[in-house]
Amino acid sequence: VPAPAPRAYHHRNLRSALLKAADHVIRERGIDALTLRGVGDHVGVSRSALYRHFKDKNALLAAVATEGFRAFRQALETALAAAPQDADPLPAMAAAYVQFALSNPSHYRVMFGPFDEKLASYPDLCAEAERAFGVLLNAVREQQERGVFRPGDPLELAHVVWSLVHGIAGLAMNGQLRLGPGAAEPLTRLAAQVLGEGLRAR
Amino acid sequence: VPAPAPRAYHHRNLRSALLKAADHVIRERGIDALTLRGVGDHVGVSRSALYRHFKDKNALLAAVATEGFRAFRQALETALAAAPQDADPLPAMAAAYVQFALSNPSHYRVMFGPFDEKLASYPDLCAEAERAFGVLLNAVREQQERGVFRPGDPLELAHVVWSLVHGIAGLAMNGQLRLGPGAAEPLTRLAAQVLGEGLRAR
DNA sequence: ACCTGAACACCGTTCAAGT
DNA sequence: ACCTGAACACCGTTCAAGT
Repeated sequence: VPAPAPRAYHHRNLRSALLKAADHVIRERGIDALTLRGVGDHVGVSRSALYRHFKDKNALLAAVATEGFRAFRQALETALAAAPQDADPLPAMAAAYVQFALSNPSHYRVMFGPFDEKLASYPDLCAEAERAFGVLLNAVREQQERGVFRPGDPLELAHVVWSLVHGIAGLAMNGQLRLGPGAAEPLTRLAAQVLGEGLRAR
Repeated sequence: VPAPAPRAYHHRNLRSALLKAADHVIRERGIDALTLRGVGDHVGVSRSALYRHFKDKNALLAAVATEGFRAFRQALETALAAAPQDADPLPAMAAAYVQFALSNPSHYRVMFGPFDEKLASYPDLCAEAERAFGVLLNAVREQQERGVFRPGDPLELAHVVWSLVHGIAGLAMNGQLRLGPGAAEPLTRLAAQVLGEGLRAR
């Protein structure tokens, strides 16, 4: 709760200022500390001003999650681009995936949190999540076309890959791995190696 | 919120009555609907009576999670026992794992929710979670001793297995798989098959 | 059109007081 | 020892009122 701010310097883009403030609070103090009052204070605006720009708190969270998926996709694309052209890019993407989750745990929770069926009511969020998953899906498809991965529905295989890294991220984030805090990286490496073997065409 | 109940029929075991009520509310109405007032009403007791038996709401949730891990372990043990002696038990255990999560989504969320480091402050919860994971760990170890799975640290391999099923459960629970609601079972089967290939000794 | 301020209906938690 | 009831400090959300 910082000082009240000069009041009324926000004219055109309160929405993006609120979104940015919410993003900051979530990153800095966690999802439980995200309060509409706090976000308002942070921008220097009343707590109910937010309702002019978002339907409710859930809509604000959905917007945060949408931005999260955008950054997430970029991280995956960067890892994919950095991998050698003729190598299996999955280990690098898996590492980037888990690293994103561990670097942005609160965002990751909002992105994959209990949005349940509500996800369908936020088309932007839905589309951005789909794009992020598409990076993984395309990588799997390409490895299939090269004859490296086994044939079969690429969507299903990509779901398997996704589940594995999502699971590692979840367990590591909650400290549920009975290993030191630095255990996620070698585990991710092993997991990618095991999965690569399992997916290999034979 | 049922009728106020006859009041004061609870003498010896208010703690277990509260726990049972919390379990019921979570299962029936979800984790967000779990309210200390609601639990108290359900048992016919004041909302602050709970503090005689639990330190706070988190302690109540920890107790629910502990019971959840007990049932979870039993489900895994049952699947293991039902599998043919000479076959890889992992597909059956994976199916049981995901099925438990999908049948008890709110419990699963409490069990693997954002307990973070707080998990360490609930030794019973910690121990029960360890026992559940132990079932998986033992199965992996046994497959290694039979020469079916590759050699290496069984703990690490078990973590890979756990991550995969945990990830499937998480994505399926949140409806994040772009497939119909019945997609979890075939996906789990495929995942177990792929993982079995990857873990096979060669 | 956009924001404020008070109000409402909820929370978890505490604590003096009862039995 | 165990529970109650009122109180406290928080929430998200609504809405008449201001500009």
